[in-house]
Amino acid sequence: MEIFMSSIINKIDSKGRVSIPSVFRSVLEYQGFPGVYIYPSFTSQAIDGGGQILIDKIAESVEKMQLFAEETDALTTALFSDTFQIPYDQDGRISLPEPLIVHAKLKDKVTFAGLGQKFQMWEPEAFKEFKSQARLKALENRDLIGPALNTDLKSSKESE
Amino acid sequence: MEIFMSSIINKIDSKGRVSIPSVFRSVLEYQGFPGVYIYPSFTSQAIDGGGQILIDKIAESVEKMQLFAEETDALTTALFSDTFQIPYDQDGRISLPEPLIVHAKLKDKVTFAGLGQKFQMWEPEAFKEFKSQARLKALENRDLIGPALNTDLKSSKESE
DNA sequence: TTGACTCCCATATAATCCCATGCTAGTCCA
DNA sequence: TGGACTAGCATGGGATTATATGGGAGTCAA
Repeated sequence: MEIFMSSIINKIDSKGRVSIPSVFRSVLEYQGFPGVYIYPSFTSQAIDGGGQILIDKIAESVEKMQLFAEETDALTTALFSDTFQIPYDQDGRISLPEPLIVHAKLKDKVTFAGLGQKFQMWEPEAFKEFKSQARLKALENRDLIGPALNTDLKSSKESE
Repeated sequence: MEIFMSSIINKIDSKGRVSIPSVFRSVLEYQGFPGVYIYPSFTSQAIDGGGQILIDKIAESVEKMQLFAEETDALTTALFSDTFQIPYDQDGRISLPEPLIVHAKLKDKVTFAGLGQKFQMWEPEAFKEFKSQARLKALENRDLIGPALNTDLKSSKESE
């Protein structure tokens, strides 16, 4: 598979390990690296994660900004200094870095939520809350989004 | 065939499996992936589904969004976190994820309803109710739909 | 030597494979 | 025209495999 989708709740065991969901692992391996890149979300109490493609895109978008050297350094430092590259073990598990656990207020369970090009890791209750807000926002903006939200008859006149 | 049409009622067996109707499978395979993408409908107590083309369209509409915008996270969460990619087995069956069963209030039967580029899965009684409403709406809006249908909507060869 | 991490193996549960059965619609032939 | 045969499809269920999780043992570095 090529993009991250669906959401799965997994357990953090007594050693601090957590399984990367199988469906996510297949995306990551498709991208070439059997592991994750994770960093604290800028806007939520969650952990952002992705594979090689996400990291490449971030680096690329920094380049496109055509900043002065020291600005680029500052930006990439901000982006990457909190980023961890973590290969998972043969059972598909990683152990989460302490700073990220703190940032996302994780206890003994994690929701892995697919967002397409990346995924997020949430404390499950916090994610439920965030998701219901997200669905409301999506409905308000349904015209911007495309085919997913248009369930009424009008959408059926599309041809192909 | 290229689009999803007609409606079929299939059974959910004791293991939670349900057959994707054969006519739908041929559409899905024509699109390149022998399985379905399904997610809770934003507007109905039903499951929305589609094939590779639908998900490509959604992914494409999202690709241009900004990488680090808060709104982007909300929208992609709404679109992807509840979406499941499920290949069907060699008998053409899938097992439905629990959250979707709950959302659509499914018991032991499902109505598959073709909507052109996508399809929906309904609890059969709820679908009958919905369809009679939809038919009324369609008659009111017949001018929007195009000259092809302006003879008589009822002439479409639906069965039940 | 201690603690953090990884490797390796065990297990329960869930998902999938594989084969058998029965229904339905269509076809062929007398 | 009607009856038997056939092919495709949905369904049932036992067998097998995959996945998440728990825990012991080994490895490495401070």
